[in-house]
Amino acid sequence: MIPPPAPRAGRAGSGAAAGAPAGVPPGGAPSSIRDVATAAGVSVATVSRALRGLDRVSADTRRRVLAAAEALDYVASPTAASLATGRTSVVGVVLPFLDRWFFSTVVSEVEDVLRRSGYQVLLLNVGDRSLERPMVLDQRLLAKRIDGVLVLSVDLDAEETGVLDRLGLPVVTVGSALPGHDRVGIDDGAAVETAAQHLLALGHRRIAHVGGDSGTDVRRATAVDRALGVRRAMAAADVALPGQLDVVADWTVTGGWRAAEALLARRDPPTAVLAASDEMAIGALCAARALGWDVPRHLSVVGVDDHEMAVTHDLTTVAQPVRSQGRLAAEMLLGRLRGHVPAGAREVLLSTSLVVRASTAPPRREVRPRRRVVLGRQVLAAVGGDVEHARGQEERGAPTNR
Amino acid sequence: MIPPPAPRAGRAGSGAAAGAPAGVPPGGAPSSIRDVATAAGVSVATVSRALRGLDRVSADTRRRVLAAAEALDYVASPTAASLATGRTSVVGVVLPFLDRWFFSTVVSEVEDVLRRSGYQVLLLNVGDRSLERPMVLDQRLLAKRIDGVLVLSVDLDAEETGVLDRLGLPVVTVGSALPGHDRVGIDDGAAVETAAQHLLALGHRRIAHVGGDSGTDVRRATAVDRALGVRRAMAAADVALPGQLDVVADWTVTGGWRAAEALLARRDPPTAVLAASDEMAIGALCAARALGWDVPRHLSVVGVDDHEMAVTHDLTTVAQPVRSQGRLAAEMLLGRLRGHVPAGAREVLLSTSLVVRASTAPPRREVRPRRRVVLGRQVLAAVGGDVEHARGQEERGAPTNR
DNA sequence: TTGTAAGCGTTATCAA
DNA sequence: TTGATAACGCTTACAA
Repeated sequence: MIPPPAPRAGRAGSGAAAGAPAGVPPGGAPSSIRDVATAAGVSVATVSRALRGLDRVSADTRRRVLAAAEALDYVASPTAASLATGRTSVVGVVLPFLDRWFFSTVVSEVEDVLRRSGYQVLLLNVGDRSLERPMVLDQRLLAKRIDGVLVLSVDLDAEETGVLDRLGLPVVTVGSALPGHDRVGIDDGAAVETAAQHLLALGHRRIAHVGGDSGTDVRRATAVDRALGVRRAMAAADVALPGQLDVVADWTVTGGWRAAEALLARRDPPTAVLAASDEMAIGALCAARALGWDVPRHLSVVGVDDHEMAVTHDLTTVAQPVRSQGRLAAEMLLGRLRGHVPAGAREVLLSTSLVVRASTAPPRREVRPRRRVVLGRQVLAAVGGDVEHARGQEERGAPTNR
Repeated sequence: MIPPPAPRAGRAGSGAAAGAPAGVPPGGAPSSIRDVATAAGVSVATVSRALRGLDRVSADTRRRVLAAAEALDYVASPTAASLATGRTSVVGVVLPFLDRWFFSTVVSEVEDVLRRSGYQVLLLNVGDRSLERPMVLDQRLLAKRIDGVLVLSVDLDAEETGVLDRLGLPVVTVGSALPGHDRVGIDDGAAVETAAQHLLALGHRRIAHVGGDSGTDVRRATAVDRALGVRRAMAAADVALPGQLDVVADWTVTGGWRAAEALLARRDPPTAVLAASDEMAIGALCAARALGWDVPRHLSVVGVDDHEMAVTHDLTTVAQPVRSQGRLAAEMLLGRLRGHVPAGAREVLLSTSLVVRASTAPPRREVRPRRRVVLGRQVLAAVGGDVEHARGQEERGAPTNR
């Protein structure tokens, strides 16, 4: 025990912390709670209480402390506070991409809500599954570093879920469901069903489906749910969805573009394309245009999301409340962090709505040559040729009027 | 599995930290460096050294320590480490929006680079200046919390700059310049000049300019530089840029849309629109389409950025290397953080390049009725009517072949 | 090569 | 209402 020697003489001794902060105009060296205590003529404990607005501090003392803190330009070290309390005021946000509209929008909203409540956001980009998955959800990177977790639309594997559970922190998900944790999302199946019903109502019977990849992608649940929705709607309408028209892409514009390219190049192309996301739908739109097809004259296209760029393509889509989901998820997490929440995982599904723009219209021709009414006549080839012809004709200009 | 009873018996004393981590399947209670030391039969100092790969540790000892740590599922508390070292392994990223393509893309890249080097990203969304600016750059929120700062395209005011300087941390900016700090960006003026020259080379003489708002927006410098670039190019070509054709929008699709709407509604509309960003250019494209104008037949549109959606609109633009800027900025910051950097602020300007797509073409008609060669004939009205007519005609179908 | 112990800056317990 | 003081968990001189 050698406490008495020097009050706090040689401070620069230990940590590299005491380097020599270059620009420190007003204050000088970053002052600690001790300096404030000395200046105010009280103990550090009192300073701590006064500064945090706890009671058991006389009005006069508090005033003095505040003045001293102000004068010294004192700011408490969040690190030290964290070490002492175990709380960090930081929320980790787990997501697969940051540069995709949905995610950046949700995070933007989340950040806003959390910031207003004094929390900061730590990005935990786990990337796409198709790539080597960096171990972002590593115990050692998160333990003691965050107070809560927000999982955005990423399906975690057993290992990652384990890490999360082991952390023992409140978790709220957006999109993907995580057993035992709060969740906010939309009914993906219903959303896509709406889109399909729209096409069916317009009279389309030869509909192609560009689903989201559920294999390597992180958004497996979303992909699966949306695919199921399409099948459900088609089945309900008693319209077949032939395997050749039921393809999968990687959720991107390029992916949708390529998928549609293949679809439209068929001898028996669809009259409509239902994409599981607007980005893919926009890709399909581009593919059609590149091939000289007019949308919606030759092809109807519908997507899901109401991406901010959907309107620029006059894309008909099923809108989901993106910002609201982020906001709600953040608020639910805040509730957990503050402790005043019922207990028991809650799930909130926000509703979606069809936004009809100009990318959909009734099918132009009776393009249901051999499907369904397959009563003996095997005219596949002939019809295929016919379609090709018609398209070629229109492609090179002079489309019929009206 | 309930490992060894409780090597950490009466520790739960102080902080609220020791709540009672709900789900802790494998490890039990979070073990500390002490447990590892005990288990390995060495001192905590040795454990610290061994675990951090420092030398002065015998191979054998290191092995034992690693084994013990592994067995105990030990993970060092970053908080405690920060308190001791003064470093946090966290970088703050200051930005105005997170839900705009440029920013989310840059952040995505930044996060990737930093994560691979063991740094985490803390979002510091300062929002748009036009709104009440939250004090995100508050001393007390940042002090001791981050090791470095990345400022993305936001012009800070004196107060904010002060906070940053007072922090005494390495700072690197993307876009906006901050005196005394490293910077990576593009030559905004040159980029726009390229776009303008492209239009001029095509023969356009009546060019409208939709600049970015430099008033309330955070990206003032970018707005100003780009506007200057346009003026420079026009002046060099000795082509006038009448005030009525030189407008400003808020960088968004909607903003560009509205601006173009007004421009095209004029009796003497431009033959081309040069927007300071692709988002605004896309908006202009939409405005034209909504009015029944064909691009590039009736109007050429060029933007700047090469937004990911530019290709879906076949937009001619001047591409800037967005990801590279993020990557480079992050790397420069890492260099500073590691200390091995020359000293003295560095500036790196990446080059931009014209990407010609299908939104630009030579002006269709001699649309320079009264501008420049104003030799007596005041045919404004007539020409205006002519244009209206031609447009209306083409609008309703039957475009000429080829 | 390893151990001892003094910080790092707060918070929180327990007396006073 | 205050003040000592023991944690918090780790790093790092300095000794051994």
